[in-house]
Amino acid sequence: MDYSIGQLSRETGCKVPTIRYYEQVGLMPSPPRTHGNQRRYNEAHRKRLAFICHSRELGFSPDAIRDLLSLSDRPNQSCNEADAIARQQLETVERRLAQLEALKAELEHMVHQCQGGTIASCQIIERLSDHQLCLNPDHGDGPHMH
Amino acid sequence: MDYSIGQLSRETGCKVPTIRYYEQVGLMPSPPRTHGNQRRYNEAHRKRLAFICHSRELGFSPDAIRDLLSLSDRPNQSCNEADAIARQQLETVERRLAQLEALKAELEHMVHQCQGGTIASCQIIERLSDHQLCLNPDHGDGPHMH
DNA sequence: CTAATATCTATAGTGACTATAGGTTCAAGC
DNA sequence: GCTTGAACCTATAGTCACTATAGATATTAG
Repeated sequence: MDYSIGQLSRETGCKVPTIRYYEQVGLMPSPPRTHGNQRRYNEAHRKRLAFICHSRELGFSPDAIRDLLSLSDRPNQSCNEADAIARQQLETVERRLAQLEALKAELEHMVHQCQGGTIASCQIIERLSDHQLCLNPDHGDGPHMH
Repeated sequence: MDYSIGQLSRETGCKVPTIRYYEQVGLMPSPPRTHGNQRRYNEAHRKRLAFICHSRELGFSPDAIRDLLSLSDRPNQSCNEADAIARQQLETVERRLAQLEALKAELEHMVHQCQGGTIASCQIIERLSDHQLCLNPDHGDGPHMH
């Protein structure tokens, strides 16, 4: 029913000191303790931590993750703010998806070519360096800059 | 034709000290200098830097980026190694895509729900915390663990 | 030629972990 | 109930990838 910090670490793949760090910076709540002062976690903690770890691996900053978590921390409430957060994060996610799709296509192309034994010409940088797919919205003049 | 480091920074959105840092750690080559010792970059530099910045924003580590860059640094060569790198990176990219798609679906669901004025119940963590979509391949027992 | 702006190197600081040291608690086996 | 080794605790220091600052030099618009 309950997890020690080490069990939680094994469940999530998140290292023990990192779990304590997330508690320190407020991404994870302070869990209850045994009378000997050791942390005890439950299923909700496990899911929250897994979500944090996955989001970090996807490149979201702790602040962005805080925003995403705040969406689930406020059920049954008025949600103008939540809507704004969701929309903004959705835009970010969509830009990342576009970039990753392009990268995937290029890698597939290379794997395909490599079956012949040599790389005729690798266009990976050329195809992925343009601002059309830039993640930074301040920076995109749309598809036809330069 | 040529860019100063500041112009390159404006073109790519990458900060000036970061460009120098990438040179220091070997992600960017040492460019030619003016007789007054200032760096001058060209189009190839610009594209390479844009690629690095985009990849970083997508959450790739500098080492993974080094691998990706090495694919384009060795045209017309035998490519067993390049193929292995491309395949491995392709797997990573595909896992990230799956996670991002799930996150996108959840955010869209929330934006949709929010039009009604309240969040009935946010399932964002529940839906994105399972290991089915875990980025770490060492950690996935497939769809039915726990 | 001058003055404002940009660049140079070197160094220090920040954010997000990650590792270490020295001590305490837990739990399995006797 | 007692022992004992693994796991846990806090505090602190170190690493990685930037990011900012200081003081000196270079470039360039006027």
